Amino acid sequence: MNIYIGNLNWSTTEDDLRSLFLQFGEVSSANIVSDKFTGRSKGFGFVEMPDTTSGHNAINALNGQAFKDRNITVNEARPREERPARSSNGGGGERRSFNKRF
DNA sequence: GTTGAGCGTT
Repeated sequence: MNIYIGNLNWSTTEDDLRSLFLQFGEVSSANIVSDKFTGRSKGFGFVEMPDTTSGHNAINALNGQAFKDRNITVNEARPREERPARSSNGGGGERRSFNKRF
């Protein structure tokens, strides 16, 4: 299941989340979201757990708890499949050429 | 060495 972890400290890493959730069950993968443009971490991440029961258990246990001196928000992550994947429009891209003759 | 509402790419 997908779990959203917000209000994280900027020093928090994916390994920290994985270790934190490993205490409650198996962790398939952990990911920290950061700005692609600015490069600074947004301060929230996602954790994938194969077991939904352990996921809910971890959520109920870690939600609202203090992590790295910061209160974190743990909830089910929203489905990101609704968002269209950014496909490279390169190749055959319609290029609007400005008419040199005005 | 900066900052703080929220839901993410391969």
